[in-house]
Amino acid sequence: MPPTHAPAEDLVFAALASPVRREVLRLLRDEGPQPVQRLAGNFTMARPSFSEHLRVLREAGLVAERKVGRQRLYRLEAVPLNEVQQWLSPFERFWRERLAGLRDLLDQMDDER
Amino acid sequence: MPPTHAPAEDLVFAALASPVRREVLRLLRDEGPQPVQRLAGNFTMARPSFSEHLRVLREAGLVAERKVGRQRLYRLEAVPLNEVQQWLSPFERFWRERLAGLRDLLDQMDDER
DNA sequence: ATGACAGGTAGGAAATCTCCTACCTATAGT
DNA sequence: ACTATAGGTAGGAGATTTCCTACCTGTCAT
Repeated sequence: MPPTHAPAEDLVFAALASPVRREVLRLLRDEGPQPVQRLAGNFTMARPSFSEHLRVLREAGLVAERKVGRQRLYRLEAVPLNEVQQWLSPFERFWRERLAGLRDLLDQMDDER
Repeated sequence: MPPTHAPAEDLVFAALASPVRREVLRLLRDEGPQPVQRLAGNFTMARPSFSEHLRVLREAGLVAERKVGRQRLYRLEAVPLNEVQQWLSPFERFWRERLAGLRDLLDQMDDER
């Protein structure tokens, strides 16, 4: 492990490792801020289990909560996803080259048909 | 969980959850294909532990191996990272808005100084 | 005040992850 | 053939994750 250790980055990547948590982020993105109850309706697990997922997202800085009456409105905090993008971008040219190569190959097969 | 379940995506995100594995991908990107020994030199863990990380990366399709004599050359397979990018991109406008807002605020404070 | 509701924490079981040591297999060099 | 090297698998310990049930806290409605 190199000396440049980024704990915030670790938390974000770890949070994204769960399909449940990725889906929560998508829901908040597409449907806007919502109380826990409505979010949880999309999943079959027990409430405390879902609370745990929200805690992981909160600690990664990916969601924020606001108390409204007896509800808690969760909203997306997308800024930490910027770090993921930053990590990803130096790889981009590698997969583009590969996908371009694949496309060329398919075109070639097309020509030979 | 929605019916659209992507097991390949799960494997990729899970593989990226470890800082060790992210560093391996970076090394393969920056230094090109290398045998296990040279890769492992960057980490302090025992060899079998490192082999395990390579297995996770292989099963996610993020690296490929080629036998050369008694060595195994590992190389980056960046295409699955495209899926991560695809997942990420609908969030991009959200963090850009936030970062732009933050920048404006800082400019404003600058003006008032 | 009292009952109902939203959503959290506590504690624990089971599964998974991450690391280890010991050992196996395949190739290379003598 | 024999020894050394590269790198894997086997099996297991300990930590972490993910889920559960039971319970607590704060807010709203009557």
